[in-house]
Amino acid sequence: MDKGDSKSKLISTATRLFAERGLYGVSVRELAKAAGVSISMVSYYFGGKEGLYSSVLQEQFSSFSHIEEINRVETETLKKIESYIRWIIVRYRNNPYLLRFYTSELTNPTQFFSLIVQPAIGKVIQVLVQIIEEGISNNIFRKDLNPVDTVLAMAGMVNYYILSTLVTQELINHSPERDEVLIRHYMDIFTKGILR
Amino acid sequence: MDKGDSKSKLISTATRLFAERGLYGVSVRELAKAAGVSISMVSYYFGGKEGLYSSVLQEQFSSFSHIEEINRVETETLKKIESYIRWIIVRYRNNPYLLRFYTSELTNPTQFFSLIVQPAIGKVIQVLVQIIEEGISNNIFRKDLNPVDTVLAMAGMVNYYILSTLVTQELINHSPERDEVLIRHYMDIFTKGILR
DNA sequence: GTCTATATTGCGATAGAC
DNA sequence: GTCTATCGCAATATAGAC
Repeated sequence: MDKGDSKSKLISTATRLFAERGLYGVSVRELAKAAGVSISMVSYYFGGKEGLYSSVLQEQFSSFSHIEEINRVETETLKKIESYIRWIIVRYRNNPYLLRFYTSELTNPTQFFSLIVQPAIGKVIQVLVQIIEEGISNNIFRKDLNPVDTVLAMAGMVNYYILSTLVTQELINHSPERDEVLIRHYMDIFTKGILR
Repeated sequence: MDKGDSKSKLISTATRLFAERGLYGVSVRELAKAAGVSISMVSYYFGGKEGLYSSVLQEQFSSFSHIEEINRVETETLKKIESYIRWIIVRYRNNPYLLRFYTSELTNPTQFFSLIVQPAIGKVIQVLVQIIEEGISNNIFRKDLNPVDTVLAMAGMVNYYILSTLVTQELINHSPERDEVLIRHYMDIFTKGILR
């Protein structure tokens, strides 16, 4: 085995296991075994189980800074929103474990919440609020909108779609082929509402 | 201590602790100590830690059947939707632990998911889909709506509002006094969209 | 850098007294 | 119905060989 290979093998294995059963649901023994390395490597590289969890969390939430890229490259307000929705869906497609860390930290925060999770999510919300405010200023959106409520409504729609997967598998096609239809659909509901 | 008192004391203590740290994050020892009863009471009443967790879960999700009451007492489609939104918010206000079990089971299902959680949430979604379909039939809603997507958009808005509490505390007033404003706001966004 | 072996602590469950 | 005491096992962490 190459030098340092144990470290990355531990991170990728830990990502899956922590996502599936949480920080307390996995033992260091099981983790090391699943990664095919010695149990002592966890302390050696990460200082213990919590250090490994912290590294996993850091990696998971590093992708959140992409919201600034979206805000920069798109010029139209509605395009920014569409880009955001697409990004969230693609993000969860590329990383099936992220939502588990996301909800787990929001409802059962660990000691790493305020240092890693809160800033990452906070940044996304802050930029989205800015986008909505810009839309209101430019007379694209209604003047009576509360920007934060509006952002949470939008983020909620798309995050909950993924969250609900387990209970809606029989009702709806959750495959990526339907993603563009879904995005159009959500853009429609969010901008025009459901009334005839 | 009265007869049977240990049982209910264990349930209420376990609800808080399981919500805060999950099934694996709490030991039976700690649980019994926090409840002020003997450790052996857990096996005596619930057959073990998992049995206690199962009882807690059952109690948490029993409230979900209320959706049928809403569907029965309200006659107008839009009133049904407003009632649903109000119910969800009040439900989380009355029970701050529910959302933790909800998201935890949806992202890290335990063995009790399919027996307790899936049927409870599934029922709510099923009734909501029915309500949206009814609105489409009655020409209140647009014909091109996908009912399931629409339900998830609505449920997502309101569930995510609560989920986001920890990261939006500084941005928005999360107190119950604002609930009715929030409900009106969400009804507005959901029915009419955000466009001017 | 990686291993095995082990020290120490805490786990869930239960037997048996009251 | 509730308790204390204890069994057997698994947990994390680390010492020390290579």
